[in-house]
Amino acid sequence: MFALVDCNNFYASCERVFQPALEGRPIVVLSNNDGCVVARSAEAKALGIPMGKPWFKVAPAVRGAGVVVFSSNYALYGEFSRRVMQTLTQFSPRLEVYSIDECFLDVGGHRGDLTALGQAIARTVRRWTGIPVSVGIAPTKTLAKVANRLAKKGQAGQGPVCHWGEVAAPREALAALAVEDIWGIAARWGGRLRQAGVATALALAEADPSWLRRLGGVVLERIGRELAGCSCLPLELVPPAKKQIMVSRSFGERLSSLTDLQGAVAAFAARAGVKLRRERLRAQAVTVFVQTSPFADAEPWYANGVTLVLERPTQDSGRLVQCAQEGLTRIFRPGLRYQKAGVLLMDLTPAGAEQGLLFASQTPDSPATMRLMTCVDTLNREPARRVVCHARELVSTRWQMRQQRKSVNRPTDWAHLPVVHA
DNA sequence: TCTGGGGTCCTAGGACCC
DNA sequence: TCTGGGGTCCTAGGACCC
Repeated sequence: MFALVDCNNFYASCERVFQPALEGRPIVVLSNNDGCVVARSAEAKALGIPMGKPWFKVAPAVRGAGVVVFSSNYALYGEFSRRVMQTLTQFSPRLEVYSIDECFLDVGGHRGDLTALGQAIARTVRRWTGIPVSVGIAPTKTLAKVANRLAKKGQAGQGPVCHWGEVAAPREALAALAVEDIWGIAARWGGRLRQAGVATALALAEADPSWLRRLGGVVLERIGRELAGCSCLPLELVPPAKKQIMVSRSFGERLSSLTDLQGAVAAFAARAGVKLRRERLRAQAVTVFVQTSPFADAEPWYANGVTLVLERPTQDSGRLVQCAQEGLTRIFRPGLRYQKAGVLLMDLTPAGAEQGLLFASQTPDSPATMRLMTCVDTLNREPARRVVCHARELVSTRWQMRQQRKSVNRPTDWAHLPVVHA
């Protein structure tokens, strides 16, 4: 049995924990650069604010409704995510952290009422972290997703918990679920399935698995079987090693000069290096890409990227910054207003293993370099603190994002720790 | 004025191996 | 009449997730 624990309106709920006055008020959280709506409180959903739409297009329609707007604060959400997942380990040692706000638990070993267990989970997470969650319990991951959806809608009648085994009319529940609302099926596949006469989760659950495989490959067949109660997607207890690491950002303002882009790309490469070392990996290929705005109809559209392959894999931010700069000079075209750039690390290998080379011209990362990286990472460890950086990162910081409504980090920043008066 | 970031998996097809 | 069988590696493209 799987339990899917999903935080309700996660980013909005995080913002509310230290500002209880926001309880009951509509909250939206915007994407990086204060662009699109990426999270909404229940009150904001009730106002009809859509997900994923640019805020500047949405805002006029809800002016005067008292909507509280936040820039996204990933240091804060990451900390709350860590606390929620830590709390969940109380209830099962076998868990898969599926995303920043979702976790699958193996509750197969639980003796006793699973609905009561779900309620204990929701109660404890709320009390220990301040975050409200919903719990769906079922014999497959896909059905746990369905059950979680019912729990969120309060259709199970058990508060924020739905145990699939106790749903009074499971066939009717599946028949009421549109095919594109199933986990793993989005607009494209939804359209194709509808054309083939499959419009609901019930129809998919009852379809012939071999027919599903011919139509949509092994992925679709698994979804069908999972909906029918046959578990095909196991719990991933050990997170698999990353295959690529990306750092990319839209700029706070359009940039035209090579110098401004150099500053941005250096900062992205250095940030990617930090992530690389945290994962104990090395990279052998570095891609850098730039693009102009896809929305500026009056301007020429330009998007380009280039990949540089190293002779030996590296963990050295200096090498990564250097590579990214070299790539940038190859794809930079003057006279354009760039909107976004990014650095992608690929061909990742574990830091401990070294493939020898017979005719090597480059040297591997030296012990001195690695000590330097460790030292720099330690100095910069505090979130959003940058004590030491590459000079290239300082040639320009004009790329930095708009974040006009970012909250402070009460749980992780000494300067903003809440004070309790007795 | 303004439009996110970071990932994964699967398949088909080409090239190549013995 | 009948034209092998079994495999790997790589890449591009499509689709999906939160």
